[in-house]
Amino acid sequence: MLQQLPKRPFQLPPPPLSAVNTLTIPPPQTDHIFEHTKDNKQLCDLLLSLTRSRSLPKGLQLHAHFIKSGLQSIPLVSHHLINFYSKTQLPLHSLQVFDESPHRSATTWSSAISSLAQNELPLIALELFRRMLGEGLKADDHIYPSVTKSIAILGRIDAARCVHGLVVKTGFECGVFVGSSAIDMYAKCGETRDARKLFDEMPEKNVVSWTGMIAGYVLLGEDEEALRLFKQALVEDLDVNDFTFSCVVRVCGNSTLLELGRQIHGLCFKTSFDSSSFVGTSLVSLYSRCGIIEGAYRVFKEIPIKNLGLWNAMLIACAQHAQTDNAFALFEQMVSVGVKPNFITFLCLLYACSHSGLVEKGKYYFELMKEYGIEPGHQHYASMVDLLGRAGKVQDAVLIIEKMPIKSTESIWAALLTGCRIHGNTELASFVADKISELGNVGSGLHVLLSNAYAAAGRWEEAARARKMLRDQGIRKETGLSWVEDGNKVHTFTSGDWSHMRTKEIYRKLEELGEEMERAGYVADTSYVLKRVDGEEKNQTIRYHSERIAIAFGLITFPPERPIRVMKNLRVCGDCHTAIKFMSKCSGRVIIVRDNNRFHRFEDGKCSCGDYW
DNA sequence: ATAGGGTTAG
Repeated sequence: MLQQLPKRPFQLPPPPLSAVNTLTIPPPQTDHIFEHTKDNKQLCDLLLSLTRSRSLPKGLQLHAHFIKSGLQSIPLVSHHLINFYSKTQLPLHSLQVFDESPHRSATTWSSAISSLAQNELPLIALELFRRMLGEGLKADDHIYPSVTKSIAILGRIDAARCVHGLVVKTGFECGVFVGSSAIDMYAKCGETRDARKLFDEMPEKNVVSWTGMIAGYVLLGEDEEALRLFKQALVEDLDVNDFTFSCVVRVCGNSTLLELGRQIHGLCFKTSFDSSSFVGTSLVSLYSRCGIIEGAYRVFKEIPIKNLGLWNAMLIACAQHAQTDNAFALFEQMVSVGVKPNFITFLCLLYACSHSGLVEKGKYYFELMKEYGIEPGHQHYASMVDLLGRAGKVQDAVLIIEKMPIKSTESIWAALLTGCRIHGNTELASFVADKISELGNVGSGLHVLLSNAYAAAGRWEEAARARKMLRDQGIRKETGLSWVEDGNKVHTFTSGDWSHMRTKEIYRKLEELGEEMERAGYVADTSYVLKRVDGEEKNQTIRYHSERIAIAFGLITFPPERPIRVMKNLRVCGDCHTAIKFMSKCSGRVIIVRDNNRFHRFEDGKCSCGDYW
């Protein structure tokens, strides 16, 4: 491990001293009831209970009393005061108590560093840590977790290795506390391999170590490793907790592994972790992402104490499934039970409006944000531009961009271009594209949109140039994939895929259904193919888009009453959308397609999105 | 005394 350390120790930027200087001192008045209590121990106990109940006003009064009576200089008292301000989220007060305390014990240092780390002031925490080492003091296994947490917040791998080296030198690396927090630190710095090495080397591990490792894998998208480790924990009959479940259910949600997710839901039920709001949040998201909105509602209703995240997850679920009115009702409900909405809540609402074309409602929520003291971020502006653009009010969208106080981002431009594309506003699209091109430094996602915008306007040279830039950056347009789950197996298809075992049957089904669809009035619309290809070729490309193959597979595999759930990584093209409506009508099946941002539930020739997507 | 928390966008 030591060899991996960087040659030079990392340098930290100075802490924001200005923040330290603006400290507010505890109020001058003490409560007279403290005067009657002579016993220091009793006062300390009182402070402890105030810490537990986070009663800030009383604590401030008690602090003032300690100052007045000169008790603050007792190490135990200052230690408790530092902890009190840590829990009441006033880390700079902690720091001040620390600075004023004349006799500092190891616990004084430790609690001060912890307070800063817990309250998101990692740089000041690390500065204090450095001061401590500078004074010749030795760090111990109580201090390291706070130090590693600070580095985890910063995500600095160089600092992580440096501190790890220090830990190794002092011989604390194998302890459960230091080890577990170092695992978390490495994962947050993007290094699961270092984390795993540490994990494997620990002689003793607990729930936090295991969960930390699993969560690390999830964080960095190494889903299979996460599931493998989780399985190992189950096989070895080790402790798992709500956080562990929340992590693995999230993995299932990310990859829409419905069957596995259901099994794990069963385990949550057995261990009664299913009533945890964190697990509930992951479960709601799982069922929603797998197209089962009813399941999401069921889980949501069963959670006794609903936190903000759970409400948000349910709101997103409603938005994704075009249950807009439910989303609005949920919002009213959450406000009425006293849950304070945050910026994500409003993103969900705007997202819901955008999916139903509710411009006025969207404007209303956009304004409402400010009443809750939330400044709209670039995501909210992107959402508004998306909403207006989709609803055909592209000019209003441009106005929003011109008037907003922040710099436009890629997502905002992308939303505008999408609006232009949907409404065939090729002129504005190519104008916007020029503007974006001038800005330079365009990300991969935008190049695709730029190229499409130019192509739609017939500006083939610019379109080609945008494509070339994509290639030069080594980025290729994401391959369109569709997948269907059958039991514990996932079948994935690309466009024109011939690799599946049952390919022949699949294409026979497509041919057969195609004829029936044409008799029912389906006409292929090839205008969605932007590449310059011949008519017949266009027709072929579009007929075998991956989602159609996946649906055909579902048709020949699943029993008639079972809805066919298809997941897709890209947007459904207009022609496929029409085609799938006919497919649902001609086959009498329910077909649910999740594209890259929402759900389409096709039934009897109609789609739940109401053709607005 | 000390370690871990989700959700959204083209």
